[in-house]
Amino acid sequence: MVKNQRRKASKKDIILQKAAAMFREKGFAATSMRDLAESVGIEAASLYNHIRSKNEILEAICFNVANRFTTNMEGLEASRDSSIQKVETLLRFHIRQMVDNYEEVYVSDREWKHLEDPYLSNFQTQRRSYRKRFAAIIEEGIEKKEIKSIDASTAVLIMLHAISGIESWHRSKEKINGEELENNMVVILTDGLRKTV
Amino acid sequence: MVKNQRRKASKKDIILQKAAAMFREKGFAATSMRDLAESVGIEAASLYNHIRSKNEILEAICFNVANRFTTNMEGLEASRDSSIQKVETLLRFHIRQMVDNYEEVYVSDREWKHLEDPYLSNFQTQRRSYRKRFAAIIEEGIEKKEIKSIDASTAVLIMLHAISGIESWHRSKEKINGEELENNMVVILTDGLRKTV
DNA sequence: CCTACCGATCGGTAGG
DNA sequence: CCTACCGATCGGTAGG
Repeated sequence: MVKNQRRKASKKDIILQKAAAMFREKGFAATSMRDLAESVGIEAASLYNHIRSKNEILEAICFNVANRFTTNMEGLEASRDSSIQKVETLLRFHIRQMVDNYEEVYVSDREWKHLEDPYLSNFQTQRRSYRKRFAAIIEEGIEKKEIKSIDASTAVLIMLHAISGIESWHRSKEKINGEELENNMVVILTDGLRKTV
Repeated sequence: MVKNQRRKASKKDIILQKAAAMFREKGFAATSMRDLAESVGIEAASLYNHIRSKNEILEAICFNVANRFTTNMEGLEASRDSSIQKVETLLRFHIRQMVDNYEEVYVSDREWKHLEDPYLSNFQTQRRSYRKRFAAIIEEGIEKKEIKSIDASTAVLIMLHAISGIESWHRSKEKINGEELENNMVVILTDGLRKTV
């Protein structure tokens, strides 16, 4: 789950993983290094043998996630699918990331404002660029008459935020399974609620 | 904006308003009472002549917002509109709240986890109940064949989170106006992206 | 990886 | 509404 490479999870990986879980539950600012150390099973001072600072942990989480999405976007842009298909593929990728790795994805989504410069501005730039590329795909679809003539940035805003709401699905007791969730979300976002006869 | 009653904004109102702005920008935990005092224009100790604690401020913000939404829901449930119309009315209410009073609405949405019991559990109960009532409207629409047969809780999740994303619209430079935003969101959420011929 | 400890800052109070 | 101050806790370091 944490690393899909051959080598086993290092202590640093464990720290990042536990940190993502705690930052998600309590928020970055409200999580102390002593809280984190306890969940890892060592003393607070010992954390600093693996990481340089509390902020470095947040940087690692945010950029890991951001790079994963950027890489996926590059692959998608190279494909020959129709625009609406590209949107659906993107949607499913986001949903699956949020279902499977929700802790780090959620932290990257919600806690990035606690980054410090230059990381903060780098992250914001990367994020803005990603959204523009997403919007460009939608605009392409509008030109090709595959997609309704709506404001592309508003559509991106809706989709990205709707997906980050999957966090609350993880919290709920009576939850439908991940595959059903994915299919329902795709239907609602691409075809809407209203029943057309 | 803050109070639409006859009396002018009290110092406490000003504190709540400034607090909402700061909690939104920096988060509840990362905002210190000294930060807040400075933005109000008094010393930190003087805040305590108007409020009892930092947490009391958050409670006031969260329950103000929650009660406003609950009241609106009661009016809506009493109406004779069709289900899909009810959903649209609800959507427009949420969007307008988020466009006009985004600071407190956003804080109520994102920072409630810093509430302490018994406020925390009261808030969660009220929130859960609201979502159930929203889902019930959608389910009613499905039965009446006005709405596609989708999972109602997933639809609620999408709509509420999409709307809370309006926060990022406030941040963006080249933004379409509020009315356009509202109409675009309603179209995308009720009719979807795909162009149907 | 631990013990011991640092300066800074936190939310909040006393007393006027 | 302010000055002065409190105990607690924070992120982080020294030294072993």
